[in-house]
Amino acid sequence: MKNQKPKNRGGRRKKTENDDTRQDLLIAARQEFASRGLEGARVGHIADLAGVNKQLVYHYFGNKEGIYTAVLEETYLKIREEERALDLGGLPAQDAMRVLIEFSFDYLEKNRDFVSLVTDENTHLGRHLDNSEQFEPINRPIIDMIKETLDRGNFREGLDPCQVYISIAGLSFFYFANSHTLSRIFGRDLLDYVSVAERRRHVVDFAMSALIDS
Amino acid sequence: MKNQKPKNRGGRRKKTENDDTRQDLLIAARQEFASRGLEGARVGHIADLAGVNKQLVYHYFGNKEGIYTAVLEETYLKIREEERALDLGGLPAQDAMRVLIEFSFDYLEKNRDFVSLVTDENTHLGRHLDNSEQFEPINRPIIDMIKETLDRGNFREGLDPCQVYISIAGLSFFYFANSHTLSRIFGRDLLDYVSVAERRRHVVDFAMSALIDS
Amino acid sequence: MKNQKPKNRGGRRKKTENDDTRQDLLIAARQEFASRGLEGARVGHIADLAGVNKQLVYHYFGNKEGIYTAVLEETYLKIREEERALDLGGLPAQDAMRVLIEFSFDYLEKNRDFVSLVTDENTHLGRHLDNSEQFEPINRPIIDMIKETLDRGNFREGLDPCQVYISIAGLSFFYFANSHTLSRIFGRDLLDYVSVAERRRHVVDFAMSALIDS
Amino acid sequence: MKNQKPKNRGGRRKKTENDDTRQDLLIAARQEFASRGLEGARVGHIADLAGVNKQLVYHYFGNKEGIYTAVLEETYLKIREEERALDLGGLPAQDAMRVLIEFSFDYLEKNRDFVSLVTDENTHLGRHLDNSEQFEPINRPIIDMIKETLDRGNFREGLDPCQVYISIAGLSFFYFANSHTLSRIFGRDLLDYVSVAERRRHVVDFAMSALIDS
DNA sequence: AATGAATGAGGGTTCATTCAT
DNA sequence: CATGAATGAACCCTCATTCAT
Repeated sequence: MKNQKPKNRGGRRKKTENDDTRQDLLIAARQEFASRGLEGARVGHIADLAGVNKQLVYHYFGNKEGIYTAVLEETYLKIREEERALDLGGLPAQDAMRVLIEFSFDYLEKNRDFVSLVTDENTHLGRHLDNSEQFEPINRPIIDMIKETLDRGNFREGLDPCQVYISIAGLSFFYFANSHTLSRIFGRDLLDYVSVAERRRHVVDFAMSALIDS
Repeated sequence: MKNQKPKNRGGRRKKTENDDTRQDLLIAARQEFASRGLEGARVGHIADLAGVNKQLVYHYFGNKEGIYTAVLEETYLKIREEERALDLGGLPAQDAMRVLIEFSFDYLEKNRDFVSLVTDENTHLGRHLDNSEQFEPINRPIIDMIKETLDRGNFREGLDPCQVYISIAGLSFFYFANSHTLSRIFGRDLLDYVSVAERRRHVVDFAMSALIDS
Repeated sequence: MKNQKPKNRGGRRKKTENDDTRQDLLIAARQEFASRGLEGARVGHIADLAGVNKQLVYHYFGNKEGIYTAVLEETYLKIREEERALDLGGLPAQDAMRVLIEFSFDYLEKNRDFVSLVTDENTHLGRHLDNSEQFEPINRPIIDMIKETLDRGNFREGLDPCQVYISIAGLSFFYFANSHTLSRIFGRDLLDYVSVAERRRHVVDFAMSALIDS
Repeated sequence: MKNQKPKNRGGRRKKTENDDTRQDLLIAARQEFASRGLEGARVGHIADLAGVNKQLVYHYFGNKEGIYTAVLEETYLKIREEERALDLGGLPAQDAMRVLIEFSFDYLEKNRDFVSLVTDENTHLGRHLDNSEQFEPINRPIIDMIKETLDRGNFREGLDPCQVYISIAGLSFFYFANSHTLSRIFGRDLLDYVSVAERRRHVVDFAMSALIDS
C-alpha cells in the first residue's frame, strides 16, 4: 500500500533528482486526475503512483488544486506544441484543413487524458484555468491557423474561424468524452478499433462537406 | 441549524405526500449532481435542498448511487419524451432535419443539467446506466427518426444515422459542456445571449451543409 | 486506544442519552483543554475521555473551537453561580469583603481548571469569548457586589470597584497560574498544603490591609 | 516562495555572522513563542521571521524545545539585569519599595513578551525551566532586595519577602496576562493608555497601603 | 554554515451510512 | 413516514525533524 521506491533511477546526477520527482508527480497526477476527476482523485494515490512520499505533493505544488492546475497547464502546453508542428501553411488549403481535422481526431484518440482533464475542468467552471495567466496566449495560434487556411482556400462564405474550431473539435471530442453513454445508446462499444476508424472517416467527411464550398 | 421545513404542503392525502417527498428529493438531487458531480455531491445537501431529513434518501433510494441512477434514468426519459413530441414525419425531410438539429441545440441550452449529468456519468464510465435495464430501448426512437428522415430526403450518400446523430449532438453538446474552457480560449463569455445565438446559427448551417447533397 | 463504551449508563430513559453525551463531552473537554490548551488538546482525546465516538464532537459542537467556546461559557457560568450564592449583603461590610477575598482564593484553589482555561483563552486574545453574547452580563453582579460592599463599609477613599476586583483576583490567580515558575524561583513547591495555606493567609491580610481605612 | 534573505549583512567576519544568525533566531523565536505559545509556534515561522533556513534552528538549538528553553532563559536573564540596575539600597526604604512596585508594573507593560512567555511556560508546568541549571540563582537577588528593604523600613509586621514579591508581581502580571478576558468583563479596553495609567496608580497605592505600617 | 528535499506521524474534519426510536 | 444520534473510514494537510549535499 505504501510506496517509497528508493528513487535515483538510472543514476542521474543528483541535481536532477528534484525535477525528476516533480515530473513523476505530474505524470502520476495526470493519470489520477484523468481517471477520477478532481474530487475523486486521491493525493495518496498520486504519491503512490509516483513512488514518492505523499507530502512531496505539498512540497512541490502546495495543495491538491495546485498540482491539478499544474497538470492542466502542462496539458494545454503539450497540445499547442503538437499543433504548431503541423505546419499547415505548406499545404494546399483544403489539404491543410483535412490534416487539421484528422489531427483533432487523432490527438484525442491517443490522448484520452486530455479529454478527461478538460471535461473535468469544465465541471469546475474553468476555475483553475482562470488562475493561470499563461493560458490565453497559448491557444491563439490554432485560431490563426484556421483563419489563414479558410482565407486562402475555396471554402463556404462567412465561416467564423472560432465556430469552425469548435465544430471540428466538437465532432471528435464529444465522441470520446461521451463514448460510454453513446455505446450504451447504440448497444455496441464505440471504442473498439473498427468503430473508431469508422467515426474518423465520418468526421472528416462531415466536416469537409460542411466547410467546402460546392 | 439545518433546514427541514415541515413538509405536508396543502394537506394532501398520505399516499401523495410520499411521492412528493420522493419527487422533491429527485429534483434536489438533479441539481446537486448536475452542479457537483457524483463525488462532489453531498447527500446532506440533497436532503437540505429537498427540505427533508437525510435519512429519507436512504429510505427511498438505498444509497447515494441509487439516487444518482434514478436521476439519470429520469433525465433520459425526459429528453426522449420531448423528442417523440417532435413529430418529424409530418415535415418535408430537410425541414425535419433542420428541426431536429435546432431541437438538439435548444434542448441542451435550456437543460444544462442534462449536459452536466451525462458528462458526469461518462466520467464514471457509464457504470450507472449499465445497471439500468430500461435504458437502451429509450433511445431507439431517435435513431429511427434520423434514419427515416435521411432515407426520404435528398441527403448525401452513405450517411450512417448513428454517426449523424453523434455529429448533430456533438456540435451542440461540446459547446455547452466545454463552455468554460472555450470561453477562456477565446477570451469572451460563450454563454452570453449573443454568443449562444451565433453558435446556434453556425451549428444549423454547418450540419445542414454537411448533410445535404449538393 | 479507541473508546466506545456502550453508553446508556444507569438505564436512564433514552431521551436523556443525548444530553448525557453532550455533557460527557463537555466534561472531558474541560479537562483536556485545561491541561493542554486549545492547540495542545486533541479532539480524539476528548472523545476517548468521554467514552464516545470522535465525530460526536462535530455533531454537537461543530468543531474544536466550538466545544472550546462551550467549555469557556460553562466555566464562567459556574463561577458566577457560586458568587451569587455568597450573599454578602447579609454580612457586615468588612466581613463581607474578607469572605469575598477568601472565596476568590478558595475557588481558584479548588478549580485549577478555571485558572488554566482563562489563561489559555487570554493567550488567544479572548477571541472565543468575544463570540459569546451572553458573556458580559454574566459578570456584572460581582462588580456590583464589590461596589456595594465598599460603599457601606469603612474602606479607604476613592477605591474603584473594578480595580479592587482585579487586585483581589490577581493576588490569588497569579499564584496558581504561575505556581510552577514561582516554585522554581523559590526552590520549593508552592502547591503543597502548607504553602497554599500560608499564601491564603497572606492574601487575606494583604488585601484587607490595602482596603481598610486606618 | 518562502523568504530567506541572503544574510551576510555588512560583510562581517565569519565568526560574528554565526552569532548574528543565532541571535536573529532567538529574537524571532521570542516573538513567535510569545504570540503563539509552544504548541502554536511554528519552527518554519521562526526561521522565516529570522530570514534564515529552517534547518538552522536545529543546527543551533537541537529542536523546538531547545530554542524555546533558550528564549526562556534569556528572558529571565534580561529582567534580572534590569532589576539589578535598580539600586534600591541608595533610597529610603519606602521610596525603594515604591520604585520596585513601579518597576514591576512598568517592566511588564513594556515587555508583554515576558508575560506571554512566562504564562506559556507555566501551562507546561515549568518543565523547560526545570532543565535549566542556571535558573534558580538568577532570581535570588530580587528576593534579597525585598527582604533588605522590608527590614530597614517602617513596614507592617511579619511580612514574608516571598509573599510580598508574589503579591507585587501578581497585581501587575494578572492585569496584563488576563487583559483580554478582563476587558470583556468590564466592557472596555484595559490596554488603552488611560486604563493602563489608572491601573498603575491603583497598583502602587494598593500595594503601598498593604505594606506600610500605619 | 547553510540549504532544499524528503519523511512519518498524526490532527482536524467530512461524509456516507446505520441504529434506534 | 420520519428523525436525531452514532459510527468508521478516509482524506487533505501540517509539522517537526532528518537526509544529503
